[in-house]
Amino acid sequence: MYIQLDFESEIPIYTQLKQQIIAGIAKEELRPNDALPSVRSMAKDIGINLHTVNKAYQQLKQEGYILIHRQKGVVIHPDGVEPADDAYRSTLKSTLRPLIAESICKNISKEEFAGYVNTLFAEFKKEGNDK
Amino acid sequence: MYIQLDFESEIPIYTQLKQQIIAGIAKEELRPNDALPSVRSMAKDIGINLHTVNKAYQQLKQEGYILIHRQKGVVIHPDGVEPADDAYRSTLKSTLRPLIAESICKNISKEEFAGYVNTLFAEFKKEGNDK
Amino acid sequence: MYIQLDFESEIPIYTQLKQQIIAGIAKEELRPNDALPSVRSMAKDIGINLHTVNKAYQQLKQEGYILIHRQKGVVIHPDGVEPADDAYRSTLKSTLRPLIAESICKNISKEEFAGYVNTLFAEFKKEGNDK
Amino acid sequence: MYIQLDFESEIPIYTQLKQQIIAGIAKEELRPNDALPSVRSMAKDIGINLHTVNKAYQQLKQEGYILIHRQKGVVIHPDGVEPADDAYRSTLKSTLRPLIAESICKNISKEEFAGYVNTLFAEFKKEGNDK
DNA sequence: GTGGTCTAGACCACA
DNA sequence: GTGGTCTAGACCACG
Repeated sequence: MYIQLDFESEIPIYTQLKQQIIAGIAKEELRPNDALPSVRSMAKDIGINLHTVNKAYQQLKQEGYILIHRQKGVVIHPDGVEPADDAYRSTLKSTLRPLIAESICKNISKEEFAGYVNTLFAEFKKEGNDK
Repeated sequence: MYIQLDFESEIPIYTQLKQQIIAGIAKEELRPNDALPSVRSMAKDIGINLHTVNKAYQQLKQEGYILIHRQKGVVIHPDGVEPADDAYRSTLKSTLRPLIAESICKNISKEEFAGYVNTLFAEFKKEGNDK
Repeated sequence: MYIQLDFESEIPIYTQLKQQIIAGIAKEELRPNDALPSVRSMAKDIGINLHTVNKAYQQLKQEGYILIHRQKGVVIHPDGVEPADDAYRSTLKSTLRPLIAESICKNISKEEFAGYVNTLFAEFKKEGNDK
Repeated sequence: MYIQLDFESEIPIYTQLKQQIIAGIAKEELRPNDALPSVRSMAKDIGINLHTVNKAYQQLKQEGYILIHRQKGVVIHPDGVEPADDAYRSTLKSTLRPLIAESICKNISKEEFAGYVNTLFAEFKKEGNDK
């Protein structure tokens, strides 16, 4: 699992880390019960503070992506992630709305936008059939 | 133009204000050359700090949504918004990517996701039935 | 609102702080929309680090006790706390179980135990009718 | 005596083990002079570290639940457990207090809470119908 | 070795 | 002024 961080980005590092791990799960590069590096080694690997890694891990745990196991350390949640509920769907739409408003203003058609969605879904799914 | 702010949201108020104005433009409730309230009156209307409105306006100006005239006040950009360039398309995809990764993990299908995109595009288009 | 911490206790400081605030809400000393001190001033008041206060506040926010408002600062959740769901009831029973097992071993009768529950409920309710 | 551990719990394993043994005593599944597996075999049986079992046993001994003989091995205390003293009653109330505060906030009535206490007492008593 | 807690000091974004 | 982020170093509980 390679982690790519952009330290110049306005997106907090711990959020970037979270997103990369979630992306890894979506791509099935990370599967249920797979181990994740300890906070210390992950922090050392990517050259950030251990508290920053810990914050990412805590949020992932809280959102049901990972489990912090007393013996096995940190692992991808064995039961998979909870399917989306209505609350999530509603926040998803709220997040999407301003993106779409902006796109409309900038003359991006519904078809073009849908194309990107397609491409991105494919990006996650294509790698998920081996390893 | 009604502005709806959520002061408990984690999204900064100036960003919410920006998004609402952009949404207004997308819906064509706000059309080229339409006047926007002055920084001062907008701040007073919605009960927020002057600086907050100013920050939103400055960014909208910078992104080509509005013009700020010393005399005529603030108006929606008469020439419309610049169409998206490659840089914008690329940041759009970068924004969409983690959203889609999360959705995949939470068992939201491409079709469901595309459905939301459709609905949201329709939401903006239905009220602006001509031009 | 007086905060009493025991720095010798094995219970983490941020947990003690959380419990005291929850107790304040239970006693209705703290009511919906009441303001809580900022992390900095609370930290200074009780002589602990601001990050420790922050951790308590974050958890209280996450559990729906408080709201972190962009303008008003930190306030008790205006809608009150979410009523218990099944998950909470089940963890409550799991917490109670070992307490009761221990009590049985130590010859504390059901009646005595129930007496303490009664006393404690009264302790919270008695102060809640004025102020 | 079956031991059920949750390695994903935030409750330390040695504490869980202690609680299960205490629960066994409360249910009278474990009676005075009953033998407990040695540290070594208990550790092997439930697949945990030797030190963890040892820590649980030491605390149980210290609290008067068991005796550890060099030769006879580990047995449930022949004289039964010391009845609660004032110190214990006071810590019991301190433990109960935040639980009750939380319950009040979450709209759990005194009656409902007392119901759980009743149920749990019954849970322990029903299986130990004599002595 | 692990994660959890606490402290401390710094910078930044927000209002 | 506020809270949010990040870093750093320390100690402890756990297994």
